[in-house]
Amino acid sequence: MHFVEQGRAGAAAAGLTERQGAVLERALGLLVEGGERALTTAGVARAANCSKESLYKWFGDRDGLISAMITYQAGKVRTVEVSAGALTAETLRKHLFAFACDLIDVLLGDVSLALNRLAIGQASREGAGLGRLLQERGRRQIGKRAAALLEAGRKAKLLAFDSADEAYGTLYGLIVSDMHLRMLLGEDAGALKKEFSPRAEKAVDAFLTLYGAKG
Amino acid sequence: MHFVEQGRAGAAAAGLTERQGAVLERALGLLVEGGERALTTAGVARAANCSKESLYKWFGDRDGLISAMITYQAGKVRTVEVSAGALTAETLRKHLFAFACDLIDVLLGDVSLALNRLAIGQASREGAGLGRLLQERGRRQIGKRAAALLEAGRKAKLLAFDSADEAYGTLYGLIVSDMHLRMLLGEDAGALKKEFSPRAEKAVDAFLTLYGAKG
DNA sequence: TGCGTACCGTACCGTACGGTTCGGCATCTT
DNA sequence: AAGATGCCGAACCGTACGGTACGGTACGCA
Repeated sequence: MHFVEQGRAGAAAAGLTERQGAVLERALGLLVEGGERALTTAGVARAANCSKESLYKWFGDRDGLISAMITYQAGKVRTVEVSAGALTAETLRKHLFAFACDLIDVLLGDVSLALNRLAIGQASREGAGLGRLLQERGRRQIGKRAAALLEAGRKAKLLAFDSADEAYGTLYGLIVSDMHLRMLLGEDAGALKKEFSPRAEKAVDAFLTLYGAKG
Repeated sequence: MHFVEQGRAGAAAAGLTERQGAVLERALGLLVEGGERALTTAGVARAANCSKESLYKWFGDRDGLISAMITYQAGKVRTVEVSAGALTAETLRKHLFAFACDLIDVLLGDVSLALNRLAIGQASREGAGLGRLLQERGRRQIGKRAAALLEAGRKAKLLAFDSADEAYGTLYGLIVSDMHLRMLLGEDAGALKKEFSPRAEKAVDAFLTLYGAKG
């Protein structure tokens, strides 16, 4: 597993009290459990044993609370550096496979799905504020890892591509296809996650067929 | 253009009055313009010059109205049969490219995005009812066209694959990547749609590299 | 002419939510 | 001891929404 949950580290990183982190944790739980409708200020206050007054003092308003939730959650996902050592065709394939599995784990996680649903629902009425925040915070980390991996592959003459972004887009599409959207629409996660391993292998194979350096 | 808008045909198909179709049209307009928040019963009634009483008589309740909107909108998208004539490598590529463009046109259309946002927002709190409906109605049509195209390609010995579903999943991922999600999150559609043509060509190239019959 | 039907516009009701205010309690500071 | 601070719990306010009820109107039909 290459993504590490760091407990309350997200709180400290964002300049939040331990208590505030705990409140955000409960709020995320509420959101996961009951969707946006369950994320009421009164509900969060009750679930976290704090007062609405404190919520408004700490986070400003409901949108501030949501933004804090996104930032807090994003702070919990960290990637480990890809070992910059010698990269063989075999280790590259392994790294790509691990990346695929971790990507799916993150995208299809309860909290990620709930936050994406929330941001998408908000996207229509109020600019792309939350959407951009989610995209930035969430994708930056994982995209950086992918970019590093691809770049390492190119340096080792195992991959050939002009644009790393384009290659990453292709890799992403091969791995995810429409799974993310289907999950967002409410499809049962269990079924798809179980049978994903072979799918991930096929995606990696396809990616290597497309971008593997001709030997 | 292979997807045809059929005006009010969707209404008749679903057993709806002309008037009811017009109401759904206004409701869709409201949804596109202002998101879920704008889709209030009073708002729809005002915009469509009808009474709330009629809305409830026709559609039961708000969810019924939304379901009717989805069904109505899905009824407007029709695919044309792929000409079953002789399929050459060149025409296959052309058909795939046209499919890619049409797929993007549909997925990134105003109404489609708005309905997907609505269904995703609803997905958390209330089963997957709307999500499944949207998936069934919207995807069935376009998936059927893709399946027919792929099958024709295999019959002409231009494509080689074991599972048509899997091949379609790959094609979908190559074409769409994460564009759909980014749009749902509120990214500006104009920019991505403009520069899509070369992307679509690359996706088709990649697909043919993966699934083109050897030789 | 009278009656039924379908519809509109508006008013209404209950509820729920975001946000504010206030009294009270515990802890800390001086 | 006395004030200040931070917080909780609850009450409160304005608003907005889903859903219902009612009066009024146009039209078809006997």
